[in-house]
Amino acid sequence: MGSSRVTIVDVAARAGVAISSASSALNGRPGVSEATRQRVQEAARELGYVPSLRGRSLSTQRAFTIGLVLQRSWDVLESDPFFGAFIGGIEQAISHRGYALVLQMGFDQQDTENRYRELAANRRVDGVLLNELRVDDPRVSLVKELGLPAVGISPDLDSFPLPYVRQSATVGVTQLVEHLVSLGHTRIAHVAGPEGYVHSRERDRAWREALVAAGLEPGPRLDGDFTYEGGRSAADRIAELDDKPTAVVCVNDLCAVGLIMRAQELGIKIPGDLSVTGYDGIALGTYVRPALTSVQATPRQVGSAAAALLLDVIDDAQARENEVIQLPAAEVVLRKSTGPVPR
Amino acid sequence: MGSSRVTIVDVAARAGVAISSASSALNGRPGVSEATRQRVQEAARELGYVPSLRGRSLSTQRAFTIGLVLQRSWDVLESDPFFGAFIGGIEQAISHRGYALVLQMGFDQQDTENRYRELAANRRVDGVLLNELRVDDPRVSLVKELGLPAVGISPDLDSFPLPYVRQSATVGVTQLVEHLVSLGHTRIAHVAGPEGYVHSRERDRAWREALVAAGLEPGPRLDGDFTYEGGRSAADRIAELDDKPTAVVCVNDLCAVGLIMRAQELGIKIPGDLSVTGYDGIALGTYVRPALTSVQATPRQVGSAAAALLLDVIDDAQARENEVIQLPAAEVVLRKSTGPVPR
DNA sequence: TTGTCGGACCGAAACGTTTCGGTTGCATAG
DNA sequence: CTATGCAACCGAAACGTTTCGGTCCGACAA
Repeated sequence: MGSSRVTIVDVAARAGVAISSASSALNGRPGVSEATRQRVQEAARELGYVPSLRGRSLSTQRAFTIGLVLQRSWDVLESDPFFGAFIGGIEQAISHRGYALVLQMGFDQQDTENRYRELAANRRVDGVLLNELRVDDPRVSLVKELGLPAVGISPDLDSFPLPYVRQSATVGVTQLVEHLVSLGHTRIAHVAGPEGYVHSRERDRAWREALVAAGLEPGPRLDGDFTYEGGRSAADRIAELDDKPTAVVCVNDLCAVGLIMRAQELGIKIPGDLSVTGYDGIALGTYVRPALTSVQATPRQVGSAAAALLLDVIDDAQARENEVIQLPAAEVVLRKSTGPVPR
Repeated sequence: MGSSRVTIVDVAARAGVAISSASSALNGRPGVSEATRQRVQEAARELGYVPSLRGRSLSTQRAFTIGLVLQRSWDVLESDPFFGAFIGGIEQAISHRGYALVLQMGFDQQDTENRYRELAANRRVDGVLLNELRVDDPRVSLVKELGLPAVGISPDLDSFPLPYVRQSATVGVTQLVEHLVSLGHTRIAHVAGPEGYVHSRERDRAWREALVAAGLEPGPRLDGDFTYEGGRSAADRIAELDDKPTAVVCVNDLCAVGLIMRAQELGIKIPGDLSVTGYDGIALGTYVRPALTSVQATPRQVGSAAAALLLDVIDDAQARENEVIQLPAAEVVLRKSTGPVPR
């Protein structure tokens, strides 16, 4: 039946060579004449031979698999569009190299750690991706302790102790602020993300520094999160402010959309009374009215680059020890949720 | 170092028994005295022994892995909340049985088929889940041809030739229609999903039959899809209808939200002029105003049940050949987007 | 002619389990 | 006291690769 029980032994027999020669021939290794190489490959094709991952795995000490543990509750994953594209990018990078993705979900921090431990202990994966990094993320020392190859996704600048891929949010957020400043805004608020996350902090910092650079005082900074509901809540708090901002930079699109919706309910005109920006560039941002001015991140490219780097690290950890990939920064995409300062 | 090079040979040596005895002892098989079992387990614990998945895999002919290929473009996955919870459910069901999930994305139908073939050919997975089933889905005969254990997710009724898990949409959609009828609506439209999908068809059929059962003529049926944009487009088409419906049943929440947004832009009051319902019960439905009346599906439970069934099928394909798991039907959740028929 | 070199090829070990058949030794039945 | 049976235990094969060391043989140099 379609199911292939044919092994390299069969191929070798058919080609009339030793198993070792068949192996060399098929893997393009030297030590076989061109003639026999042809003959072996022919035999393999005729028999429909596909190398057994299990045999290779045991022999080469590789799982041909990389791991990704999502340390988020599944209901957060519901609303965050990052992952689909991110995973698609990973796939694209690894599948043609014979690798596959093992995806796990960590319920909480402890659970997540345990999953990394287990992945390492039974050697199910050859390496892991660390995304959604926290400040001083414990996973970093964990993978070091476990001797598990790993690459980080957009870590805190400079001193990150693992190879990593980075897409700057600073550039985009800075452009956003500059755009608002050029529209005459002087009081520009920020709805920030949860404290512990590296990407919350980067966006917060970029917002603050861009304002300082423009000679403006960083306007009110509101605690928030990455959710729609967080945006709604922020709108309520802004509405109660004495000295209201005329623009608000939200930590992500979902939050911005929530803020817009609630603001409109409160009778605040967007962008007439208040300009709003997001971050991520998710589809939803183009659906709402006014369409959301945002920063277009490219999670697909991030996933692809990170996975490719991880495979390189697995191949030669030493050589890639401090490798860093800087992706083109996410760029601003101007839409309709920002406008001139009201007067 | 944390990295365990310790094998069952070491454990056996330490316990002073043969490898085979150590294996039996650790796996709870008979043939070892209680005393030596203790001794072996003690030794294993002291050495921090973790069985090598690779060795087991080769020996038992199992990968300890199941596969899921998402046959959707990554941008669709962006907006559809089903997957996060679904995958979470799978994880929950398999991780404690020592299994892991291999996730792949199929770019198009052909690509998807190739991925199943490859998964089967190199035996990377022990079985696969078939979700997002199409009418006459080619994957069904494919897995049969490949001899790959598989279970279907909510297939077309009755005659599905593989074990499957099913959560009825019929009950929920019927309740939705009955609810609308009880509010006095007599002209109830449906924005349907893409033709080829089994779940589109089931919802369409349920809507139609519920109306017939209520003695009403099935109102206009509009082609649509599962997207926000599709909902907006449907709103435009409804607005142009001569004989406008007073209620519309959308194929899913995202579509319904799009419809509501666009309808409101057109000056149509929801639910004053038009009642709208969705399907899925995603978080977004509770964010919009009016909050969306919908049907609360439980993708997490679906994933969990399907994965558990697949593991059973892998263990004993014969015994489970025609096994079916019916989950409790998704139930209506009434919110604010439906109201009495306008008069 | 003989010795050396290197390319082509082969056999066997190694990876880490599980499993199967066989051996031991003790208890019990005859 | 011997035969039988059974529990406990062991050795070795098997899973399917890759890799390492070695053999063979022809070509070339001395």
